[in-house]
Formats: sequence, C-alpha cells, structure tokens
Amino acid sequence: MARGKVQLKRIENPVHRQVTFCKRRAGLLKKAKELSVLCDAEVGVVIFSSHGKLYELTTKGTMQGLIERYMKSSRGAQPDAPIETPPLDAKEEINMLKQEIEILQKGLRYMFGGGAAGTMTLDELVVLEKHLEIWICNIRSTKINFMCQEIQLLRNKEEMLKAANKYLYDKVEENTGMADFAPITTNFSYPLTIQNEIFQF
Amino acid sequence: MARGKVQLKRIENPVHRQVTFCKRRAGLLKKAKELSVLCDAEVGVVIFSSHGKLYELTTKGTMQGLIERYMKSSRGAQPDAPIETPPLDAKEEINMLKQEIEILQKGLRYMFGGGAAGTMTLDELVVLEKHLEIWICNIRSTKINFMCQEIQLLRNKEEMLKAANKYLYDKVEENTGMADFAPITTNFSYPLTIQNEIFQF
DNA sequence: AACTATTTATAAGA
DNA sequence: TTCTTATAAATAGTT
Repeated sequence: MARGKVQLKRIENPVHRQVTFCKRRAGLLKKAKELSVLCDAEVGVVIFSSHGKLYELTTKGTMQGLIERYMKSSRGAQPDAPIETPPLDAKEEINMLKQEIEILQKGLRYMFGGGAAGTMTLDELVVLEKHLEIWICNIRSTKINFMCQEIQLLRNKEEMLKAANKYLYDKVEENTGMADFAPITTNFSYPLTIQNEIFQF
Repeated sequence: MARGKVQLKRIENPVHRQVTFCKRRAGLLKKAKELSVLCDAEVGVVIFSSHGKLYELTTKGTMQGLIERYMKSSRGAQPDAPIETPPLDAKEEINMLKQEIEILQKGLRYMFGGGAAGTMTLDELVVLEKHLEIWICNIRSTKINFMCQEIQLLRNKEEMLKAANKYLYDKVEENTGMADFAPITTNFSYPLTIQNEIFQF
C-alpha cells in the first residue's frame, strides 16, 4: 500500500514474505481490536503462518469461550452440521462392528495377558491379525503425512536460509569487494535420521 | 481514518456505530484474505456484532477444520491440569500402563474412525505401531503353534493309517496269498491350503 | 527497526 | 444504504 501497488498473490521471495507477514499480521490484529472496541463486537482471529506457527486474538473472554459461542451460533444458522449421526440403516453393520470390537477386546486381553491364555480360536486370530495389519497401514500412512509436513517445513527453512545467505553474501561483496567465499546454492541432502525414518515404511 | 481522527472507544451513537461496524467489518475481512494470500497463511476470523449476529471467514478449509487445528496447536502450549496424585511407590509403572492403555484406546478410536481424525501425535502413533507389531508377532506365534499342533496331529494320523494299512495288507497276504496291491510307504505332501497358511508368516 | 512515498481504508457529509 | 471526498492509517520498498 505504499511505494508500489501490490499484486494480490503469494509473495515468492521468502524473506519479503516473512516481513510482510509480520507487518500485516500486526495490522490485522490491530484492526480487529479497533472493531471490537468501537462497535462493541466480540472478535476472534486465528492465524497460522505458512510454517504452522499460531497467532491468535480474542477481544472478549477466551478463544475457548468464543469457539463455544461460535459452535452454538453457527449450528442454529446452518442447515445441519454432520457431527455425530450414526445412521441406523443397517443393523447388520452394527452387529458386525460389535463382533469386531469383541474380537479386539479379546485381543487386548490376549496382549496384556502376554498371549498366555489360549482363549482365542485360530479363526479369531486370523481376523484380529487382518485388523491389525490394516491398522498398521493406516498408522504408517498418517506417519508419512507427518513426515511430509516436516520435510516441507525443513525445505521452507532451507529456502529462507539460502535467501538470507545470498543476501548477506551480496552485502559483504558490495561493501568490501571481497569474495573469498561463495553463497550456498547447491541442494544438500537431508539428515540421515529422517531418511531412515522414511525408509522404515 | 479520514475527516477526523477517531478515538479508540465505543461509538455511542448507535446509527453511527452500525455504519462503522459494517465498513470496518468488511475492511477486516478483506485484510484477512490479503494476509492469507500474500503470505500463504491460514486465517480465520469470527465476529459477533453487539446484537449477537455472527460473521465469519476462513481462508483455507472450513471453520471446523481450523478450530481442530487450533485445538491441536494450542493444546501443546497450554499446561495440562494435574488430575490425580496417588501416593504409591509403584506409581510410575501404573502410570506407564495407563498411558499405554490410553494410546491403545485412542488407537481404537483412530481405527474405527477410519483414521479420519488427526487426534494422535506422531509420538503416540509410533508407540501404537510398536505395540501393534508386537501384538501381531504374538498372534503369529500363536498361529504357528496352532499349525504345528495341526501338523503333528496329521502326521500321527498318517502314521496310524500306515500302520493299519500295513496290518491289513499282511492279513490279506497271509490269508489269501494274493498280493496284487502294495502298502503305502512313501511320504505324501500335505494339502496345499495348509502350506499356504504356513508360508504367510 | 526506522523511514517515507504511496496506497488503502474510512469518517463525515450528501 | 450507497457514493463521494478529504484525511487518517497502513504499509511496500528502501536505508
């Protein structure tokens, strides 16, 4: 809004983006406070930076309270939030689930009993094993998602560090004419630990 | 911000206040959108007017999703309320077991929720996965025992049948002098189905 | 972090 | 409500 009109699209330069984020975040929160005071409104703002850091503001009470008020208010206004509506269409499915739960419960006893008691039949064990395999698959999939997020975070950090490095390098070169070191431009490998974690899947 | 500096306090004239509320509300939401686009942030704004009317904005996904993300993100920051203090010596072990059970319970919810809710942390998932792997190992071990018993049983039967066969053969030969068939003496393969079960381990 | 040149938001008036 | 306009605020680019 000054010294040049701004295009309404993601700022690509990460340093630039970070600076703008700080300024505009402060601006937004200030505006929210002003609106609340001037117009006697209750305002809540939640901001997650691109790196996942949380910034928040509530002008009256706590965020928790605001969320509760929001839930009540929006539930009435909106047609219907599909929160917990178990469709009692198929009794069969319910029975199947109950059976599955029974097997899992048996399995829990089995596990915490150290597999000592031979309370489960072979068929039950086969079913339980299938369940657990699916379960592990799901867990690994979720783990992969976590890892991907972590990797994205690290890559963003790398990008920022490179940009900062380049900036500093240019600064030094321009001020001293000396260039007895080079800015980092090559991609580097990610830490072995993370790679290993990935390869465990 | 124009034609007169504004005092940061509640506007008493209700008409004036309402007009300002409309304008500034629009301004705040616009700013929130801009921040999100320019800086690649996730922003949510909730506004309750003084009359209780709700206005909201989320720049990515739904408010519901944002609230969930907020809960997760802020839960880590908030201190947890200490619940119980049983003065026992083996307290640690009990707590560890409780923690394990909690993770398994969470895991059960996770499984039957189709892994939909991201209610588990990475650490918890890792612990749960370990548990399940051990569990599966135990199940497979028990399955192997079942199989071994089955195999032993079949081998015993085979032996008995062979012996019976031999007995009958001798009987026939001795009584009739006829020997137009021979007793079975070679080992035969076990049914493919059982072998497959074994090779699944 | 500060500094401005500009853009943007908006208070008051119509 | 909406438009206009003078002016206050916010902020992009720079130091």
